[in-house]
Amino acid sequence: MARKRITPGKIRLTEVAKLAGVSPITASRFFRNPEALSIGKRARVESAAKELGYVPNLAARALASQRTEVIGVLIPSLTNNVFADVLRGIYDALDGSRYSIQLANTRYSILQEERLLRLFLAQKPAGLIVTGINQTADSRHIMESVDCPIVQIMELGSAPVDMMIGFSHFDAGKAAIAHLLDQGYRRIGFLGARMDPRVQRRLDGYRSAMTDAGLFDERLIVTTAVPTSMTLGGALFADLLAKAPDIEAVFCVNDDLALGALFECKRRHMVVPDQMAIVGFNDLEFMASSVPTLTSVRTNRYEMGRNAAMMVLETLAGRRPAESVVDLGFSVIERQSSTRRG
Amino acid sequence: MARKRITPGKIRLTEVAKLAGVSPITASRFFRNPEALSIGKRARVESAAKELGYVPNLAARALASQRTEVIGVLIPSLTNNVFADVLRGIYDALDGSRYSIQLANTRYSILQEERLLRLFLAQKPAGLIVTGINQTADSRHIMESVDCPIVQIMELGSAPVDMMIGFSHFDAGKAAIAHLLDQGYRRIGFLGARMDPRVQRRLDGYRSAMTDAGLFDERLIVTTAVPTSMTLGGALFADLLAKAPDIEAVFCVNDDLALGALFECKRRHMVVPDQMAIVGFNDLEFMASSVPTLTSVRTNRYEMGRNAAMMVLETLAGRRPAESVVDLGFSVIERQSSTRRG
DNA sequence: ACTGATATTGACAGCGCTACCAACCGGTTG
DNA sequence: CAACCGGTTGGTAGCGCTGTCAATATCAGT
Repeated sequence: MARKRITPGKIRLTEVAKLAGVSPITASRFFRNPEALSIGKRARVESAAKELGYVPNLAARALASQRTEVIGVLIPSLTNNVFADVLRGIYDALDGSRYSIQLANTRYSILQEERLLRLFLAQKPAGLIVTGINQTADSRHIMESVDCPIVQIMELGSAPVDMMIGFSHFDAGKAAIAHLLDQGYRRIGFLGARMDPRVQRRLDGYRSAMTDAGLFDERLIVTTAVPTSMTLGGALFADLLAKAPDIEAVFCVNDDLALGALFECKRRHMVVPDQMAIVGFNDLEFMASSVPTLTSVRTNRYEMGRNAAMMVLETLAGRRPAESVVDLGFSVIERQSSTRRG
Repeated sequence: MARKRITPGKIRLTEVAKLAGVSPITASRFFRNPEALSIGKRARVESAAKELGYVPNLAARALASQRTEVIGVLIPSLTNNVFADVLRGIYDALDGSRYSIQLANTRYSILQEERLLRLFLAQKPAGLIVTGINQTADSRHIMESVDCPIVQIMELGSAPVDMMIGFSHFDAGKAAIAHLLDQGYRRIGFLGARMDPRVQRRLDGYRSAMTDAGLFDERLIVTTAVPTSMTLGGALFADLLAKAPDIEAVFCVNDDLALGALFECKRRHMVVPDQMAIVGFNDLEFMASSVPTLTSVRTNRYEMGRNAAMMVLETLAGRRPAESVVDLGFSVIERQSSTRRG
């Protein structure tokens, strides 16, 4: 006959209950909902747990209760500073709560995203935070069928799976160009790398603003699927100058490209902003301390992560946020690199 | 009497086994060690699982087997590019394996680290990757008593808890100074931020090299506990100039500080390297594309993460790595910002 | 044919916790 | 005095899987 897999020294809930002189179920309740116990038992269980150094077994809890305290987070990149900030917000919001994070990297692939989504389901997550609004049809079905709060972050769209927090990349791109137009620049180039859906929408914003101003010219646009970097910013800027030597300004879809372009200007002894205006995107910390300082579109990445996590938390606590779609906006931070022409 | 918590439509291992015409335990084995089954049963279970869309319940598996397939990772910062690279290496190494990552942020606090370590234990992780060698005594006890592979990353020390991969920050700091001395610089300043144990050891390296050369001067050192940033680099550099106006070169403990110092030089119309040499640390991508390009100490962060994860994986597979302490080294990448004086 | 060794399969119980329901308690209420 | 109430506590079974061991099948060697 089968053996007893007895583990002699181990402290389980039963041991705590025994020491406290209550039933296991009462001890269990202490850890999940202390208010349900009378003051006396509460104290007894508490001290018993402390004395024994009890650590709850999460697997047993998950199995018995059919749910976990894990919030799945799907982001496209670990390298990108933008997501580092978002993540920091998420981690900060969850700090001290009983929820923990399961992070997965989609590498900008929606197929990979779908695969990871399925993987997450095996764990019955308490909540889900996913990046963007461009999921595969299957991913959408999966998310719609899962019974847990889901927040889509980074951008906005008309059909949230559940909740959503972000800003309009189209409007942000448009606003960057509006600023340059406002400063008197006319021949405004566009530099884009990686070209994920959000960058694409910034390009749409650029296109719209330039077309409205009657200034659109296909030759002003240089993009690549290659991941972004400062070095790439310099290279793309060089390409742009070759295609359109008469450009007066350049809008870069992120700050790395912008700083790369700035250095490329230096290399060519072009003075910024006199001979070339530069606008970046995200407003990373270094934009304020370069020489000259660089104009950028500030996005609220930390807040986005933080709020997304809080929305999940609130929903789990039964207090569903009033607004299921939150627009965090953006702002064009005007600096030396794009001051008025002439 | 108590109810049956029957879940009608759900597919469990039992359902798969039934459809495949085998016992549940055989089906179970298929998912853990397919080679143990005969070819015929293997195919039958496989198709049955696919047909039913079976997804294993990880909580049940963890409870029954008393272990999980989670590797805990403790890092001090989510913002720091250095750890983003390390993480990418870890995630890449684990990609495709059955292990997943549980990430936690110690925020450079060893007390927080200890707390998180205890938290991890509740999950019975399959492995652990922790940053650095400065843990609390309790943390060390905990790690020593846990029965799973542990890798300490980022630096080297004489008493690994289990395995270790990193490089000598002392030697790296010393090498950076040796390079500057070699180029003819004598009054070499030191800029440090955050001052975590690894940065401290780079400072020790600096101190040692300068003392050996008979050039040590306390006034050449400027440090702060504030987290690093480019803006801070400029500020610290300004402080250093105020304390020691005659400095010829500056060693920055990371690249952000170095770039900030470079911009501060620009602001003051000091020519780099003619009037001021700059050396950074980590060799982030942008160091090669700034103007002038910046000398830095290259560290193999991605490889560190990747190898650390692989060491855990190998140990779990029963193939313990021959070397339990791996020195990944570093190299001084000489660029324009520190070319020969005069 | 028999032995021993190896490969393959199955029975059973139990991992540690919680859902569900029942029971109990002192105090009201009709 | 029975019925009722909200607050608190406990009994029982079961969440879905795997460790352990036993049983059976297969095969080579003698």
